[in-house]
Amino acid sequence: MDTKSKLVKVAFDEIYENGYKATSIDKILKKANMNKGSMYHFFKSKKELTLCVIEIHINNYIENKYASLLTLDDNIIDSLIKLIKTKNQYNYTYGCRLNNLVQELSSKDENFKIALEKVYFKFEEIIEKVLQNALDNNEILHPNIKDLAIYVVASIEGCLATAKKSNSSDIYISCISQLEFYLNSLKIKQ
Amino acid sequence: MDTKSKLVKVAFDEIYENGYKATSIDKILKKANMNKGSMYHFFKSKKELTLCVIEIHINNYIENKYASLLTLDDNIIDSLIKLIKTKNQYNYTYGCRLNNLVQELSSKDENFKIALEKVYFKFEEIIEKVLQNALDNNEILHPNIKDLAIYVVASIEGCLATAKKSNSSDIYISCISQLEFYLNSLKIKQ
DNA sequence: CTTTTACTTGACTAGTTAGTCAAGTAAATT
DNA sequence: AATTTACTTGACTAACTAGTCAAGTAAAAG
Repeated sequence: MDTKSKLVKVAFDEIYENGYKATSIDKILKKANMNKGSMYHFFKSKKELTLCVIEIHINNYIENKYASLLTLDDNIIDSLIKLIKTKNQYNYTYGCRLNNLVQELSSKDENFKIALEKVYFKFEEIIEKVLQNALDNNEILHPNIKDLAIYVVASIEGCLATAKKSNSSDIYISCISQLEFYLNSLKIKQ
Repeated sequence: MDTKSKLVKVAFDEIYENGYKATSIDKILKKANMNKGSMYHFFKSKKELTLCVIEIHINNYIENKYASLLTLDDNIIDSLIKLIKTKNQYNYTYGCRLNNLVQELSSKDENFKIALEKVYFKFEEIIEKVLQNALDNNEILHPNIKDLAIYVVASIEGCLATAKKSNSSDIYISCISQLEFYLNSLKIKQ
């Protein structure tokens, strides 16, 4: 991995674990075995570095994780459930990489807000398309797929937050199972 | 209000708005019109002050807000929905006072984790009792009231997070309306 | 071979941070 | 009246913070 990518990766790791404010540039540089000047050659500030972290390690992560659902043409709801119910796919100690930063930064800085909202919207958009495909495939019935998608994403975030408060994958699974129960109740009986 | 209570209130306001790490004692003291020594007379550290903030302005807040639902003996689900759907009851810029601190501190400090988990459990416990009352009153049908309660709380947290990312009360309302739609679907048709 | 470009080195600055401490005040207790 | 207790004052420290900068290196371009 080239120097810049390594810096961004280490920055992501530290920010994901500790939050933006609690992560110092000195700590990142020590862990990345790098000097101040190198970092300030690539990025003009901690904020610019973090915006790059959001683009590469949050935006791309969400896309890679959920976009696979868009290619399905059958058993779409079951596949969605299976994906979000997979145990140990997330770090239940550190929580959701997207929501962590939203909670810390959205209300404090407009550039962060815009960048994070973009990722969130992409997440919701993917889930909306998936649910629309499921509706078109006569798997489920629901009057407002867009709002349902927003709610599904909110539920996933809520389940992750609930798991993080207790540092427990079991709590995540039992909480997300209730979302599963709800989605199953939307299924058209055949 | 006495000096100590004022200090704790100002500390809550600042921490709720900015987070724990980003809130400096100097700022709190300036806003509270108080000196360092006074604060360190009442609290031995920033952490102890914050634990007191959690007890008084988060734990008591949740109790005061939701415990009223425990006295109802009819239309329980509708009352719950009405309570969580009330617009402008929350600050949608700053989000949930409980979840903000959970996300920032639970994984970083055991004492914070225990204190915040306690509040979360109380919240879930109240909602569980409310849902159990609704079940006993033949309002709804559900196989696992405890897990449903955990999920309802997670959904509320998720809806607040979703609203915070866009700083929008409208998004909160449309997101929480989906939880309403779900709870209504659990109702027994009469 | 020379120059330019891309990147690295690490000492430095100015500001902020939580926490300490010794001296003070003022009210309650003896 | 004397003493104790509860609280206040604010200067001080040591560690840490993001960011600057001038001097260096090394590879590519001319």
